[in-house]
Amino acid sequence: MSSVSIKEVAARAGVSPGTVSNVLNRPEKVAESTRIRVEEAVRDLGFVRHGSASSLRAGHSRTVGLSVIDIGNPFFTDVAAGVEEAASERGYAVILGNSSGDRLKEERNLLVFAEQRVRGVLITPAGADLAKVDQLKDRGINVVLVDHPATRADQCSVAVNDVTGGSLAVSHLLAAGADRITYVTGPLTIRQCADRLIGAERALTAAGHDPREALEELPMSAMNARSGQQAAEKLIAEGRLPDAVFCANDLLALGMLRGLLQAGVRVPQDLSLIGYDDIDFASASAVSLSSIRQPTHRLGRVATELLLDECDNPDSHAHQQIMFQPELIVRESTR
Amino acid sequence: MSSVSIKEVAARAGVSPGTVSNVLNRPEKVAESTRIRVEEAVRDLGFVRHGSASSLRAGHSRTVGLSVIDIGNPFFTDVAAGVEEAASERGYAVILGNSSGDRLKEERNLLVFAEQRVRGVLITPAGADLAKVDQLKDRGINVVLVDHPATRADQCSVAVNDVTGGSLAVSHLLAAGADRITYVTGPLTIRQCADRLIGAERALTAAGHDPREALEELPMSAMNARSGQQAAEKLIAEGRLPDAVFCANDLLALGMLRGLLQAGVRVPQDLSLIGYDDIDFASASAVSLSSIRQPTHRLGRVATELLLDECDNPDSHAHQQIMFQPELIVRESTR
DNA sequence: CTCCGTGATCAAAACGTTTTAGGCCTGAAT
DNA sequence: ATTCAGGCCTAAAACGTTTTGATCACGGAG
Repeated sequence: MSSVSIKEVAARAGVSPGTVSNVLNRPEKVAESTRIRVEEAVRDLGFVRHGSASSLRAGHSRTVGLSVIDIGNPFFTDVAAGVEEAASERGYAVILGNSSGDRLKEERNLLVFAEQRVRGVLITPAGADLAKVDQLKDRGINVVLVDHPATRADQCSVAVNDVTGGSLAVSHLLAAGADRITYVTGPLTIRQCADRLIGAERALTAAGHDPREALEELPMSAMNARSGQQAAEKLIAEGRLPDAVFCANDLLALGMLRGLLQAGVRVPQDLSLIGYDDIDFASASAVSLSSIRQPTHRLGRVATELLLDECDNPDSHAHQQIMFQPELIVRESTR
Repeated sequence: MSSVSIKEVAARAGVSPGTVSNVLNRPEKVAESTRIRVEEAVRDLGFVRHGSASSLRAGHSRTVGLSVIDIGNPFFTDVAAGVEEAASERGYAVILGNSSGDRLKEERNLLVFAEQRVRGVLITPAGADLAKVDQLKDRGINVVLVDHPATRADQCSVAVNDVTGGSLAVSHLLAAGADRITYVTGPLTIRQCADRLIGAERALTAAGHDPREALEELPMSAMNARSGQQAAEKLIAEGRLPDAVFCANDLLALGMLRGLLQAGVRVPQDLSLIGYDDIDFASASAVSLSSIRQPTHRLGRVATELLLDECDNPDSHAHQQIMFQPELIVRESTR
């Protein structure tokens, strides 16, 4: 209740409200003696700036919106942690929206962001359709795409090369002696899944294999551990185990691993297994999981820095489409 | 840039700004014909309410602050997902703060929340000292404690009974035939760790054992998989393996499991193992992990509902200290 | 025919800050 | 002496809503 306003601070320090505002926002503009007096008043009264009033008048807030597809997935959690860290360092607050892969929910998130007049939006789009995102852009709200390459030149994006990642994984499996590989994936409408497939095919071709023969796709509807185990059961039931399995993410791979071990299939002796994302649990599973590591935390951090640079230096800002490279992590499951 | 204000909407609909505001906030107060006219204008102009202006005048915003200890821990992620879900259903935005267990960072989060004039705060306190929280309360910002019992009667809290959880785990281990049990935990200054220990001791006493003999504590500095593995290595190196191990969370347990299996210790034949939290990965590990399940998602959801009820119905609201009960989940690691 | 109640709308004030244009000094340059 | 510049500060307007009290038109009751 006891909301102390800038006026009361001004009164106690014997200056005008404008001067208090100056102390708060450009302290160098005000004489040292009065600055100290004002700062004391602020402390004594326990004044905290009213963000709404501030952003109403100033025309922009100190918040950014973050919309992710699934906050329960460690990949996105790490991204979110990076965002929160970078934003908080600069005094920005993060408004979190979880779309659960639902376009409608994503749209609602963007509306909330618009109402809050966020300074900018970070988004991992839930689909390939970026119309809503363009709309934000036209409204003057800066947007940085996360884990999705930008479609327009006047926009920043931060992503990891999934084609390279797919190649790394499959090249490694080939080097380990595999001939027949199964790619366990989510829906191929998901860009990441599709790109990793392309990379896989390229690696096969480069090694002199025919992808149509050497690679089998096994798409599951979800990308969690349960689906991975179901995929394992299916492979085993049909009696056509490949030499190696490449899973589109680590959750699938962990489920696959469990399904295989339960059926008595030894990893890696009978079958090599590699995942994607290198989540923490990949190294903690009984047979530690080879995987493709992505700089997740960094993804969130760099995206945030790009966004805030765009907001603070609209003139000097150069739009960038950053593409990180993934990294192969070899562990027991492919040895 | 194209910021459409309520005035322009009013002009186009041929009414006063006040009427537009009424259409937005209490549509029942305005005649149907004009309401429709205004709604059309809103749609045509693409008007979105300016949240800052709104909350400046109305005195409260439509945001809640959420400060968690470690957004990377699946436990907190689930809680956050529950919060986001419940808040978003009611049109509230969630401002996320990650304290990383750091008191200073937590304090900074609370300051940001105060600046944003959030409607209320949900917090899993990073320590036992709730002074800063009380301070918020005195400022008129409602607070609900998450996973921490309230210390004052005029405050809501939502937690899970950790004493019961500790008892459940240890009773189960005893029933499985264990005599000597090791409790692998984080720092015992963490309330959750300490409470689970109390529960463990109670279960032992109730079964006629002397806790000082039957139970050994092994506190680690961190509560992640790495620490769990280190704990396993320590037990093995010292050559004093117990009959059963109770880990204070699943991350520790997964690391422990890996360390044991690598050393050739069979689970559960040689040693029973139980974790805490029942994170998704507990069931996906090679030897699926028995655990104590907590209603995490629900924790976040109920906390949010409590908070928003307190905000919207300050008079009729009854403060509640809700204590959920945990649940024993038996899997392979204790069979 | 007047009075009053009711429902719908409006005009204007208020919320707490930032920003703009200017005012008042002091001291230096003319 | 006068002017000028620069440093410091102030008064007041503005941001886009919500809310309050007032106004107005319309019927129905007296």
